[in-house]
Amino acid sequence: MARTQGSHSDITGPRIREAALALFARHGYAAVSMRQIAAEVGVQAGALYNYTPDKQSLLFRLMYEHMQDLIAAYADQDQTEDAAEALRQFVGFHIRFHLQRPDEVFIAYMELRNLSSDNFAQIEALRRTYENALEAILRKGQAAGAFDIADTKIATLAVIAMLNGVMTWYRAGGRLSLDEVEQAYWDMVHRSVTA
Amino acid sequence: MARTQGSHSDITGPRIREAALALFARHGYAAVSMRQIAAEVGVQAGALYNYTPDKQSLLFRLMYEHMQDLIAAYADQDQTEDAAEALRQFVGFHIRFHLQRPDEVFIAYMELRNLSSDNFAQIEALRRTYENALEAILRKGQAAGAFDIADTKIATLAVIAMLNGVMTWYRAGGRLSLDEVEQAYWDMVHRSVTA
DNA sequence: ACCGTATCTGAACGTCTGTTCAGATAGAAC
DNA sequence: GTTCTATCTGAACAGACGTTCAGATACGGT
Repeated sequence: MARTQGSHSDITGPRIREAALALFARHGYAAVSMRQIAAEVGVQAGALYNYTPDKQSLLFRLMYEHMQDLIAAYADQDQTEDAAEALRQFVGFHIRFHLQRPDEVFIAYMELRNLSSDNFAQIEALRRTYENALEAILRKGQAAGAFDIADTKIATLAVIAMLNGVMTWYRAGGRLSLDEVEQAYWDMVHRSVTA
Repeated sequence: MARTQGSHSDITGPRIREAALALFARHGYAAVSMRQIAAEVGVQAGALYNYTPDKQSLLFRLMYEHMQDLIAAYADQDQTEDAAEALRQFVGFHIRFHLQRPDEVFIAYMELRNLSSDNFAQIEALRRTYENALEAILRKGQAAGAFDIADTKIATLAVIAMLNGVMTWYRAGGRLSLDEVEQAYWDMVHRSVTA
């Protein structure tokens, strides 16, 4: 008989995380109940509270860890001096990183309004940190004469918005390979910031 | 004494629509209760059911009417033969139309997953209709040699994603005027599709 | 002045919500 | 083989949910 009680902390913890992630992404935070998450894990609802103080923290941790992973992964890359090359690297990194974590990405910007205001402020700060990395590239390229940008703040947001669009339609095994998609976006991004 | 019963159909109907729109946009469909909507209107929850068969229909009608308005408004414009000019017109139209209706726009793409599958299919069809208008412009310009686009399907989605980014940060009375924003986006969009 | 009807109230329905907790259980430690 | 403790169950909590409906009310038409 399968064990239903006893010591499972190292198994149940991650499974709760995964179940919450998948369910929040598919149905939205507000539409998912603690009992649904528990059922997905194969446990009663009360057991979840050994792993999270409440539902809100469950959401916050998913978003917080995602943003930290994103920033850490980007920082881990080799940094180039050449602005155009750095931009190309950013485009490739952004597309590949985000396509590997569709659920986290979806939650990280659909569920912002379900965060308490303290939690919201923390996530927003991390997002700005990441966006600043891109803006630094654009500014540097602009100063060096490699780019021709009217407003680096707008350009930053426009480029990120454009790249985020990939998530809404790209599916592995579709008409285009990841390399082709990356190349197409790089072309458009590069052109949009050069004269 | 204010009337609390009697004939108000022409007043209450629109007010329910407005209240639902504002609340869904701010807190999300699943997080808003019929009682909250009713309270905003100044009425009991049961009274809402004189105007909508259920909560789901309330959401669907908001989205459906928004998409129809969008398509009709775009069709109402003068159509140009010149592809570059048509693209410029599209960019300006898209930015201005969407910035005038932030709540509708927000709902129309945040709440897709809360639609029943029939309702979802209808909204998606309307969205594709609108996107096809842009793709037609890109294809025409590509054929005429005005544009240099690797994949018009990707370019369509990339341009719309970029433009939709405006909604997340633009606020009237901010650092930039609407004209400046429109100009900046037009520059970037135009460059991204020309060699 | 009265009636008919559109509109709204207020209560009720069954079900679901997040969260708590005493008690049961199974693996780890000795 | 016994004890200890981390983990889970199962029931309970007070309140909120979408929806229904009989009865009250006030306007429009006559």
